[in-house]
Amino acid sequence: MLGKLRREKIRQPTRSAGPAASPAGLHPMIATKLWANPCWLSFRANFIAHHYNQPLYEWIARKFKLTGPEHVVLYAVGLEEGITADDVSASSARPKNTLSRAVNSLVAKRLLTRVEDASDRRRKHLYLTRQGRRIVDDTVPVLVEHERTMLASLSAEEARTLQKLLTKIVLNQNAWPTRITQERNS
Amino acid sequence: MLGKLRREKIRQPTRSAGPAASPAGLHPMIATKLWANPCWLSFRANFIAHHYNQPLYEWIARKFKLTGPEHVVLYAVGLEEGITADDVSASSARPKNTLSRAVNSLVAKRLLTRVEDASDRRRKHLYLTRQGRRIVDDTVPVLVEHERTMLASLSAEEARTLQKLLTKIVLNQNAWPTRITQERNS
DNA sequence: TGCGTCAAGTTCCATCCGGAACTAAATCGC
DNA sequence: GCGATTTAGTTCCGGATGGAACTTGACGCA
Repeated sequence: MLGKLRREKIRQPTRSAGPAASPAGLHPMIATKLWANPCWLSFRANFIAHHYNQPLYEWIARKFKLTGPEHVVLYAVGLEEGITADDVSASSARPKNTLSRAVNSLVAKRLLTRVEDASDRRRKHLYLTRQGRRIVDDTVPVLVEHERTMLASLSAEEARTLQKLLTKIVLNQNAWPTRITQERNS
Repeated sequence: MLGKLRREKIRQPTRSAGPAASPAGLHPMIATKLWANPCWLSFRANFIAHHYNQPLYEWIARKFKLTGPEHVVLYAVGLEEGITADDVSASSARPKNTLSRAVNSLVAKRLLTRVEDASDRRRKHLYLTRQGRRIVDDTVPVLVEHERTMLASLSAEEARTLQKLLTKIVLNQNAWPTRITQERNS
């Protein structure tokens, strides 16, 4: 207990620019990253994304024996049949070799079929098999429910606002750098 | 070209619940994930987090020879000296063994020092060395600038609103499930 | 005081992951 | 039409990653 008390004492002075009082039960370091952190967006985005992904990927691995990238592909094809691996790559957080592996694995598991494009034989359109569709149908409600839980502290109005603002950010994507070039400046 | 035209034609009908017209140059699959996706939050959070992390981690690996977890630790200690590996773990997206490795590596590189807690000898407080501080000082402005770029499409007012809403979500953390238990229901 | 439980940090190991280089196919330029 | 360039997808490979089990130390309880 002494250790904890001591820690609180150490932490208290560094609080800054925060709310009147930080909520009880909040881990001090989370408070720091929320209110004494020059990168407020990246912390929040990463934190939320991680706490969304983590339980779901664990569950999907346990129940369906699918890896993260496999689920990413399955979900994307579930949203829109006939897309290609490249479409998944452009809209997701994985490099294309990882997705290629995932697609091959899903085809081997008979959850996906691959149809060569007639007019461009490099491209392969992806479609769910019946089993693939079943997994999508089984998982999506859980994903939605999980997301709903994470949004529970927001009103419907607030959620709409949030959605709109995040959309605005995403739509600006082509203004973002894909590579940072910074010569030594110190 | 034929292939692309054909693709557009296929895509068009699935657009739904979206804006009047989806912006030019927007990848169709991103449009789908934005506007025909039951998990609107998780897509946006993951997309933004990824496009924030990806260029920075590549840059940090290239320029400072640090892995992702190493930078996470360094950044956290930069925010608050004297924290422990557990504090980093609780506030970040990495499991504690990964962070343990990162801490050891940073100590070996003389970017961090580790001081055993007097009242609890399991805990080890982390402090930056001069070199560690220098890296933090070199990187933070770049991170901030990168974040600023990604937020460029929002007004100051909108950014404030976004920050407030995301904070509200994060503060609700202890209502989130850490594990999903779902018996087969189909 | 001594035992059972919990917590911080580490180690082990199989696996996954992603950068780089490659192949095959389409497209561009002339 | 024919070589140079770009693009979809794959392969290779080393190294990072994270779950599970372990060690050590603190704490609860009788």
